[in-house]
Formats: sequence, structure tokens, C-alpha cells
Amino acid sequence: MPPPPVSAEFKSDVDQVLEAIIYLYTESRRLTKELARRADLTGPQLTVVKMLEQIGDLSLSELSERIRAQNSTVTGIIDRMERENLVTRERSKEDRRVVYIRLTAKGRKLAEEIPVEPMEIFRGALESLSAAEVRDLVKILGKVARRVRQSVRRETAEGDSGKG
Amino acid sequence: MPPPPVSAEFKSDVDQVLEAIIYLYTESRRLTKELARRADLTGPQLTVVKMLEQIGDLSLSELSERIRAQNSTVTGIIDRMERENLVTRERSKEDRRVVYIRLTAKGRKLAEEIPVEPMEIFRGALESLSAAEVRDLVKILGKVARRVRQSVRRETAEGDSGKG
DNA sequence: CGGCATTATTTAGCGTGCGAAATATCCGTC
DNA sequence: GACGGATATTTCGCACGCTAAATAATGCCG
Repeated sequence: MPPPPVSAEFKSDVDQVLEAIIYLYTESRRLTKELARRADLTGPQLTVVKMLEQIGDLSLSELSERIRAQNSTVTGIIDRMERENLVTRERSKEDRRVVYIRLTAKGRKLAEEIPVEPMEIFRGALESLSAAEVRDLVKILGKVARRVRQSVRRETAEGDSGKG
Repeated sequence: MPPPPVSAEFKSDVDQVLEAIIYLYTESRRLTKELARRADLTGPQLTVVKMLEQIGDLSLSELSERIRAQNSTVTGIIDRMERENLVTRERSKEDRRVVYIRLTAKGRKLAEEIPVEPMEIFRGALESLSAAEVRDLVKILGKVARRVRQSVRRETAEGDSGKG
């Protein structure tokens, strides 16, 4: 099964940028997943384990903020990790609504055994760029992100209150 | 609920690039989903409807290749779309293994009613860049993607055959 | 103190998304 | 024309990932 030659010369610049971003994002997820599988973890579980190792205990909300997922999503992830004895839940004493997620010994051991952070390859590729290239990339991508954010704000305002 | 000020000046360039890419990707998905909801569709369903409208009938494999998902994933999406009477499955006469996915009248009408393509905002933001900026972006992102691809090949080779 | 909006987490329901195995069909070869 | 390897699709089981609603605890205000 030969890989399909993407024939980029027939695509517009915009399409190429889109494709690169989609590729980079999905590939980074695939990589995390690949790495995780060697430790019998899933992608998100590896992310959580590494995060707890580096930062220490986190409340569920803090955790979901950092991995950019909804609380309800993280609840499920933590459920499964608790089942596998990788983390424990501990009610906060100051605010009994809060649950802290803590690595178990097993979880910590696992985290230490995994040599690279998730996204390491991704990061490595970015770091192999020249300083000027990184600067340009930051500048241009930042600009794109800002414009998207503006358009989004306009879009959602239309769909919601009126004026559309 | 004020949006959290991201304070980008404390992040490394690499982190900023990562963050921008993640933001752009997830935002583009969120936008598609948002758009879709107005037509009572899900994100992937909107993508499929628009794709079939523009390209015409596609086999399930062609479809899954274009939306970058596994066949098994697309089978499920098409199942639900068929249930909603948006598409039909038709066995190919030449090769009876192949199933063509075709828009129903209802599906086509829906596709026509949705004014913007998915990713339109995303595309608009990219098009608002200067030609030079787009050129740079294509060049640098392409380079990053190539390096990632190389590292990936190395990684997976290690994990598989040996030498790791 | 009692009520009430707010906040943290969980539950429920649904739709992806994947990998592996099952099914059906095609194709080349004998 | 049967056989065996390839190809297209589906089925199965599991893990996200989301929204909306439920639950539990906090803090404020009178």
C-alpha cells in the first residue's frame, strides 16, 4: 500500500496551511497515543499522568482546564485511571466540593518510566527551526489566531442575540 | 465571566506556536460544530453533506480518506445520516464490495441552505494575511511537518522491529 | 439562621474515533 | 472453476468529548 502522493503543487497556499495544521495536530495526538500504548495507557491518561508528575496534585477543574477538556470528560478519564489504580481522588478539607487528583505509587512509577513528554517530537521539530523562522511562525500564527477569534466573536454574537 | 488573559509574554516561542496550532484546530472544529447545530447536524455530518454536495457521490472509502477518519468511523456517521434520511447507500454494480454514499433530496436541500463552508472563518483569517506572510507560513509549517514526519518514522521503527 | 445564587463535580445520553476481527467480494493463478 | 490473497465495508468493544441536568457544598445577604 504505497502512501498517496499528496501532490501539494495543485493546492492553494491556504489549503496547504490548513493541511499542515491539521496534520500537525492529529499527528501529535497520534504520537501521544503511540507513546501511551507502550505503557498500557491511552493518550489522555498519559497526559494526565505526566501533568500530575510535574505539577503535583490538581483539582479536577484545574486538570480539565489544563488539558482543555470539559469537567465531565475528565471525570470519565479519572474514573478509568482510578479503576487501574493510577490515581486517587481526595476530597479537599477546606472546600468539600473540590476533589484533588493524586498519583498513586503505581502511577508515579509509570510516569517516571515514560522517558519523553507527550508532544516531545512536535516540540523537537519546532525547536529545529531557526530563530527567525520561529519568530515568523509565532507572529503569523498569532495573527491568524487573533483574526479567527474576532470572527468567532462576531459569528456567535449573530447566532445568539440578533443583529444577524 | 471575563476571558482569561493569556499573558503570552511568559511562554516560550515554541509553546506559543503549539498553543496557536491547538487553538486553531480546536476552534475550527468548534466552528464547524456550531454551524452544524443550526441545521440540526453534527460537525462530521455537516462536513459529509458539504463534501457530497460539491464532489458528488463518493464511496465510503473515498469519503473516509477525505475526512481523514477510519472506515469504521465513517460507517457509523453514515448510519446515523441514513437514519435521518440525509443520505442513501447504493451498492456499486461494477464492484459489489463498494458502497456509494449519495445525498437525498433532503440532504441536498440542507447542504444548499448552509451558506458557508465549514472552515470558512478559518480560511478567511488565512486569506487576510499578506502574500509574503502566507508564503512564509507555508514554508515554515511545511518544514515542521516534514521534521515531524521524519521523527515519527524513526519512533515507530524503534517501537516495532528493534534497535530501541 | 434561612434562602438563594454560585461553584465543583458527577451522571446520562449521544456521537465520534480507533483497532481488531468478521463478512463479502474481487482477482490472479492453477 | 476452486483457492488463496487482497480489498471494501461492517461489527464490536472501548475511550474520549460534548451538552444538559442532577447533586453537593459554599458564601452571601438580609
